[in-house]
Amino acid sequence: MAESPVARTSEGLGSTSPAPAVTRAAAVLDALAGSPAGRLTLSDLSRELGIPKSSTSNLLLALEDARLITRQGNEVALGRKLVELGAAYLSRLDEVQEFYRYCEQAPTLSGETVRIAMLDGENVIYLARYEGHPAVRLTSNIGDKMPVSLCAVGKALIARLHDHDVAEMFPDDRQLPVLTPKSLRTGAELKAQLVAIREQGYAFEDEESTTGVVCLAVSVPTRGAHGPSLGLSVTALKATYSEEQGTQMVKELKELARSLGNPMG
Amino acid sequence: MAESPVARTSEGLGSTSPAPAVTRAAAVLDALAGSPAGRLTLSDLSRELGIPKSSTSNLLLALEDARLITRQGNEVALGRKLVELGAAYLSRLDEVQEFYRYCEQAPTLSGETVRIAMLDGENVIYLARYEGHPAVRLTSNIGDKMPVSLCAVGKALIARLHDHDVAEMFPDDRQLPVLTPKSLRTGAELKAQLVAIREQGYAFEDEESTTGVVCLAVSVPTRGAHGPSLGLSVTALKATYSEEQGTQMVKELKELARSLGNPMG
DNA sequence: GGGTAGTGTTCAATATAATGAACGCACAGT
DNA sequence: ACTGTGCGTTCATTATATTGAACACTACCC
Repeated sequence: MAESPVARTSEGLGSTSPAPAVTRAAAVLDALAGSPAGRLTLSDLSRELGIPKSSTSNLLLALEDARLITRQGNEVALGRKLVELGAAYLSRLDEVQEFYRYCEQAPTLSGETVRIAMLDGENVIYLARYEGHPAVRLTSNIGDKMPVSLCAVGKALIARLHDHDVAEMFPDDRQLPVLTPKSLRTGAELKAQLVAIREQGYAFEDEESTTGVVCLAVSVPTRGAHGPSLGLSVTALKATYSEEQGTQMVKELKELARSLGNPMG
Repeated sequence: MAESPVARTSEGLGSTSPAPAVTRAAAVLDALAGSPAGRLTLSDLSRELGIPKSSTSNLLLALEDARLITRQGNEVALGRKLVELGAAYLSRLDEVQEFYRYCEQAPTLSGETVRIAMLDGENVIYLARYEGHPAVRLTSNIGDKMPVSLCAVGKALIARLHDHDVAEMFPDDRQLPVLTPKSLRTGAELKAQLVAIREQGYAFEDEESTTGVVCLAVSVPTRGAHGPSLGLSVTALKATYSEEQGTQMVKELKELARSLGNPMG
């Protein structure tokens, strides 16, 4: 993971950056976010990222000064400023506000657990959660990531991509992450579902990420030029889920998606 | 806010940074987070931060590459990576998980709107929100900031600081931000309340940030060595609020605070 | 104890990122 | 059409951040 043998595919910085210090600082943040414990030492970072210790030290000083990281003894951890910045990003997404407002007044959805998520590469990031149904409490939190193949929103979102791009991301024989016995196993299985999703206009997840739980999801037509791809999902217990309830929820999800897609609401 | 008249108090970089590019990149993110529209042009940033355009251009390229910002035409906005990083920070705070678990099973709190916040300089940042009471929906979101003088959690948190530090942050004649007629006006008024808060062990906010709304809050004894200062608050409508209900909520808040303070809780 | 392996820090030399003036472009005004 | 003002980009130069080897420190182990 640290040393690439011969080729320099992605050794350190792939090519030269216009501001290497910034690129490396970002790599430090990523490394911290990716590390299981969330805490690494200067030496750890220096080793993993292939940055000399002295340079790493400088980076950390600057990052600490900006409160993007904190240090507790030898350990480095993400800083609270990141919460602010993440929140600043979300607060600018009008869609989130609209999402809450709609859920509250929707006949069926208002009693359910609804989420809005965005596509980020091969993952989905949850942006906000509406909980009208105290019985079902999700363990996932805002900002959490989930592979697209494992959730209804993920499938709904990649169904919007061009076949070409999907094929590139998910070759037929690609092994997918597995969480339950019903999780999709290969790129081929995933792609097979997309046709139906496009036709029906919504995606269904049958205990593929959590046993006992089903999900319905739709994607939101991209508003504006370059906004993120957004999706909406409802989560329900398989035990209490009924076809006709599903039909109604999909109807409301689609309505919300339509209204989020039209800038003038 | 942009131009300092004569003195160079905080002009550009106060002193030299060990990695100026990083410090400036952080300044760019701050500027974007602080800007009302959330979007600025390269020239705007260059002007506001006093960074040459060519350097700014380099910074933006690196930041964009790290997906810490996005560009839509000429406009620069915060990037989605920040949501991930903010979430990564929060996911490492065990206190947040514990907070949810406790709220769900607490006799009184489980039906109320409860929040956990952290002290960040002169502000409080909301980390998580439990909504047991669908009637009261807060407009504030996770990650939002609020001046300490305007909310019960803020007051509870600074009551834990040494008098010396409080006096430095809030001189008697310091004007405080005002949101309602009942908002505290001066540093002196704020400090006067701290004595009672320390004695009682909780803070009360009587329509000081929102008319019609009251808040109760306690601070959490700092767990571990260098963790953030955490606080808990319950929000209620003044119309339906009763003394005895308040007493019970404070009791539960204190219990939660105690358990959050004990690592083995 | 004295050795070893691990921290993070220091400092002078050099490779390199920051700079600002000039450039190309797009747009609005007259 | 022609200017003026705004944008972001380019490029050679210089100031500067990065570097690695040596250092100081702690903790552990035999």
